Amino acid sequence: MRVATWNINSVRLRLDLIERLVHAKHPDILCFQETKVIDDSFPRNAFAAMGYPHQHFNGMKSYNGVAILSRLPFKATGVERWQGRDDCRHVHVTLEDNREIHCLYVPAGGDIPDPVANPKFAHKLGFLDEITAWWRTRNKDGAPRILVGDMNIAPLENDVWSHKQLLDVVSHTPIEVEKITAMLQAGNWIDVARHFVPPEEKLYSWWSYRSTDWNAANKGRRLDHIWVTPPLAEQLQNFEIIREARGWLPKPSDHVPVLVDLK
DNA sequence: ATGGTAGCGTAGCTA
Repeated sequence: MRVATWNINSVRLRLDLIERLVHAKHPDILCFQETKVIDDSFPRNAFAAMGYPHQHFNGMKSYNGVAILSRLPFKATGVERWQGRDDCRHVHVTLEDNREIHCLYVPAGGDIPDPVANPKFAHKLGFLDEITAWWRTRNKDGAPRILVGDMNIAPLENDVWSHKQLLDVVSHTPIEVEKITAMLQAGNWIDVARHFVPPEEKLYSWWSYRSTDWNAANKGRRLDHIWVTPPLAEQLQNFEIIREARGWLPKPSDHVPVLVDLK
């Protein structure tokens, strides 16, 4: 079973790039963040035509939005809300074999890494605290669970192009690293990327639009993650970051697809 | 220290 996650930055604008991913990699399950579309306007027919008839999404106008599109049927679906908001940042499904798939979009947190001066950063930290407590309880059940999405945090030194230069940059500050590490540990999660790739090796899944030559500069960050619970460890077969998708024309997302293969 | 680009929706917010 191949699961792909991609911050698509408008699902309607990039249906052609999604089709390109589907033809190249044939994922069984597609998880998207920043779909930027209300549910009534979600391109459900386009995904059915691509071979994904089983769909679960939660979106709003202009911002956020998450979706799971699947070749495999669901026996249950859910939507979670955090920090008392209807922000459309978390949907999940249960497959018939009981594996659960969660698609998550953590708040970006704005530009200033100070929760007092910047309410968006405070929201990000509160969001992480709340969902960490939830996983601490929920993952005690020993269920086979997959969590994918844009966590908007690059935790390790080699998850960014320059650890020193990004210490004060939202996405790599010590407080964010501390909180995403707490979330990982509270749920007893396995970081699939680092299960396959040693921490000494640079890994990125996002390159800013605000750069003249993303490929040459290569100032990336690993913001997009795939985590699994211990029962799925023995099923892990392959992990891949589709770096070349950052150059897919005419309009690439600033994030690239990340995928995992499970037995 | 600054400003650089993109999407939505048609101004300004969010990333």
